[in-house]
Amino acid sequence: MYSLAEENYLKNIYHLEQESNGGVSTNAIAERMETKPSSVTDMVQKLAEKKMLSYKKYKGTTLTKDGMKIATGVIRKHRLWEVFLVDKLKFHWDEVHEIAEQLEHIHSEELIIRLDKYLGNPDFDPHGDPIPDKHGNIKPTEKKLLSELEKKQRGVCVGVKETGSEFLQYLDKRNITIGTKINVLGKEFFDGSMIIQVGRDQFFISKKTAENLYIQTN
Amino acid sequence: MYSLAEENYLKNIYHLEQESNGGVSTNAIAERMETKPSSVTDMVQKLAEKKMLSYKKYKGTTLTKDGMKIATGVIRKHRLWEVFLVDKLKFHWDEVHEIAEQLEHIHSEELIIRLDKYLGNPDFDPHGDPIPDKHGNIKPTEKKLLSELEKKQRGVCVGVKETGSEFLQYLDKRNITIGTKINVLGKEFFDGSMIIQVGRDQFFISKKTAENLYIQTN
DNA sequence: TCTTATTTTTAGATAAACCTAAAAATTAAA
DNA sequence: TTTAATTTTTAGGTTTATCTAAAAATAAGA
Repeated sequence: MYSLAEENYLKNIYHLEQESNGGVSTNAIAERMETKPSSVTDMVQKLAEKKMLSYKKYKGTTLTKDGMKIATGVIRKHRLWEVFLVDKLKFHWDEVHEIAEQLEHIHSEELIIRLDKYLGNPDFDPHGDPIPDKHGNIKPTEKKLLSELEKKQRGVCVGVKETGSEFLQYLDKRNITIGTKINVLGKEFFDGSMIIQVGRDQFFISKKTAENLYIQTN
Repeated sequence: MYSLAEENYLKNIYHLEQESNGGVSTNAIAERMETKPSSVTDMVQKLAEKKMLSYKKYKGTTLTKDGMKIATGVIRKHRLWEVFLVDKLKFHWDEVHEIAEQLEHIHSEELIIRLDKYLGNPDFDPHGDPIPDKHGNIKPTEKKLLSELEKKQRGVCVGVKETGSEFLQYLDKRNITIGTKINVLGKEFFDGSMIIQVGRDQFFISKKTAENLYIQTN
């Protein structure tokens, strides 16, 4: 059984690893977790002894398979609880993070199995982030541009081509901004229009719109 | 905001106070919490400084109003979560205690308001224990122990005193649960054992069992 | 009452997770 | 390539919540 602090380190190192494909630096961890580099060194050395990550002094760290398992387990719990809070308790999707941050550390296999089932085995959380399965597997995604994406692909909005306020206001109305995760649910061959998922909403966008959104898939 | 350890002390001191109407001794707390008396002294002195309880060396402790508020708040959360686990996630009533023991420490006013509403503002948890309202008030119930009933008296099982899963499973085997009607057919003066009727079945129960079942007679 | 037993508290240690300040290693710049 | 800047680690300290062992207070028994 891992402590709250250990679980948080593993979770955050996992996220950093995903973002920066490669080893994670001590300072990066410290900054993300709002703690001091010296504290990070302590914990990282402890987790290395427990074989949760591999670590060479001054060289950064990478999670091991075991560390990955814990990290994705915590993320799975976090995202399932977020679905519960939004779908069942009717929280707004921007109110749930802090509560899920606590709930993700509840220890009980059976609880998560039942919660998952109760929620209808959801694949995404209310922010559109994928929920890892019980083995820690997350559906892999690639790097492309929104208009270039096909049905069932997903990515993060990293910029816009057209910067006119009309277009930006249009995006705002649909809650699309930098960092927004977008899921392509359907794509029309005829005119290139799409049905996309943003958070928990689904709607239609034209080819023109899709051609003006830069998307990063990872 | 109170720490997990502080909340657990307040909760357990509250329960001990209810059971033994009066001040609670250091040893009693230590035994209930499976810790050492010296640890209890430390914590009790700390909580006394925070005005959560009143304490005189060698004289035991009593919760203050503030301490009571925290304690009943934790108990409220514990019992609401138990209702969630049984009613929504279909856990069996003997499996929920440990998980609720963790969930009771999640900090969020709004979460509990919504959870309470979602569950239909229940008054009792799956073991028949009353759920304190948001102000910490508990509806007084006129329940007695089955062992207090005499021959030919009858009533409805409204709760259990002992909540260990062994006891709950024993009750299950005999189809006794919250709401079950029980008829006392006979009572032995010698050892306090009883012959009771449950549905169409009649069987023998020991004094110990009878002392752990709450009955409402009307 | 006086001695013994029990309960409770104090004193001093430990482990986890953090901190500050200083030293060491690495990277960047002149 | 040598110096300067940055990053990372070490050393030593703090807080929370525990513990053991010993001392002090209270309760019980002769």
